[in-house]
Amino acid sequence: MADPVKELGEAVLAAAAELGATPKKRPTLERPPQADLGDYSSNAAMLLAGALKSPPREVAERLGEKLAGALGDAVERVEVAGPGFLNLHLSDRWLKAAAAAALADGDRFGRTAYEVSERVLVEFVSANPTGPITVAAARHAAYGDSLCRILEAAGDEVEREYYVNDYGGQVQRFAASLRARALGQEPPEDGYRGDYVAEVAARIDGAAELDDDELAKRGVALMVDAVRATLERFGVEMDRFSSERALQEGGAVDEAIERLAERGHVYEQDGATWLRTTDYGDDKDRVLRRSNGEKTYFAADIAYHEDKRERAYDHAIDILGADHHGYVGRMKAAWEALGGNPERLEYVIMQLVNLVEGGERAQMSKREGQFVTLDALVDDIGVDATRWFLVQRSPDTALDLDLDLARSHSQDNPVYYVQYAHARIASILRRVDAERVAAAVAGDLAASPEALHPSARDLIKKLLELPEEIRVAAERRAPHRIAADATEVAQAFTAFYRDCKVIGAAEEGGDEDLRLALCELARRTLASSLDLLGVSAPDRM
RNA sequence: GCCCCCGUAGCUCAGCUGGAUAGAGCAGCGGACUUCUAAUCCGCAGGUCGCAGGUUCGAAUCCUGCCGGGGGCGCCA
Repeated sequence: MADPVKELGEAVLAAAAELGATPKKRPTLERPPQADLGDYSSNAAMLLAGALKSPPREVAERLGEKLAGALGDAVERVEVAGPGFLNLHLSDRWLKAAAAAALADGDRFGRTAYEVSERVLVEFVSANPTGPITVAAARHAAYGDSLCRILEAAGDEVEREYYVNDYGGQVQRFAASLRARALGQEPPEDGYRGDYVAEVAARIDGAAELDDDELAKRGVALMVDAVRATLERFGVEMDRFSSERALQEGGAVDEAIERLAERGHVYEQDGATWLRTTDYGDDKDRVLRRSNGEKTYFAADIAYHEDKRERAYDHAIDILGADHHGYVGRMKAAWEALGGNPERLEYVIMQLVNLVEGGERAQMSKREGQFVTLDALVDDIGVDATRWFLVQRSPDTALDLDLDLARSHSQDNPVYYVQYAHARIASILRRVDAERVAAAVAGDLAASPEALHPSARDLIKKLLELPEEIRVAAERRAPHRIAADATEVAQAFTAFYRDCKVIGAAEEGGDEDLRLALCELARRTLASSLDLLGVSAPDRM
């Protein structure tokens, strides 16, 4: 896979090695803050200064000479600046060749650039099957699915999983509410009051006569179907729905408790069975089996994670809401108590989503039936805007989703800016024959006589960042970086579009083939980034 | 009281595993439509990076303390 920037970075490392020192950490190779400082800059000399016992600027001078010699005509000149930065001014030829290399990767440019492949399980959403998917869970869906797409792009083998809490108290209350609706009554005080309850009840034949367990199973099955449909409409396809009930009734939970007991982490107190999670850093011990004999949700989740562990993933990532963050300590403790490697179980804690309407926060309660569903939100502003909006911010940041704004100013959403850039490129490319574009893309770009306009140089450099952006987004579990990067790509293309005529480039001394090829590379990059976010890349708007 | 997240432009937020003069979108002001798509572009204005110390060649970024906001601390899930 092409990654010209990475190759350049390796050239810097090689030059450093020639000076007889290896930097303590990998030197940076990044775009300097100002264009006139060069195309790329590296802090390598500053990292080497200590080992070489020379001033950073002096090291930079020597490093620059080595590098210039190694890169030949790829480099125009090398300069030392500031505290010891090495600034590279590259030739047009290098940039054109780099673009050609990226184009040779087809639609896969930027993907699997770093071939460390791991098997990763991502568990997300996992909302209780007692009601529709709400906006809070929608953020999990948008984030989790984008993360999976990005991990896949970075070379990992990913499975998406939804844990269904189809057992226990809230499911019994759900069944009781279904029965009440089936009988034309109001749900019990502690039941579920949303309108959907009556609709679900109406779809279960003889609901009023079924026993509690059967009614719960049927109701949950219908809710899971609804959840699946909502997620699919949202572009999220789970590989597996895991059932808590199956674990409870299949004996897996008892087995897990037994295994913990064998390892000596369990004790009885006050009639309940406890796990000594404090041995693994939790702040208090936790109950596995209540004094009434019922096993806790925690006990079931231990069995579920034991199942995950046996499936031998390199990483199991759980995405939880901030309101569950207190759960992390005990789960990690249980994982370790059963011999799990703590580095393989990873938690992402998503901060909450607040809906704002009429300038006020809308309170959400599934129990009371007061909530905005994901379906309703998608009806309002569409899948693309919804996904973009929910994923464009760091999971660490609480999100205020202003419904009035989302409705009335949906045109201001940056997703349209990025999509528009894609549509605009598609429009340009439509004006010439497909064969012509294909030939331009496959052509020898490095041989193009065109002197690159600064906007074209900037565009190429921005496009070449994609492999690194994907790698970092994957590594830091940060899909929002892809959204930010896509916006920057769209901006870079728009500047190029403004300054460089593509069709009829010859009129201003340009090379139409080269510019068509750059358009295609920009289009692929935008389409790729949008795909990583689950957002469509339209050809027309 | 303890734990987690946040505090950066008027607003919403990037940047946070240390690098050069801290960025984007929106809002505001002033311009550009005989267009390869104006869902766009150009310019202007806008900052004690919550506060105070510390670490070092260098701190928005790392450490400590404090202040403010959100979330959590159950034999609920």
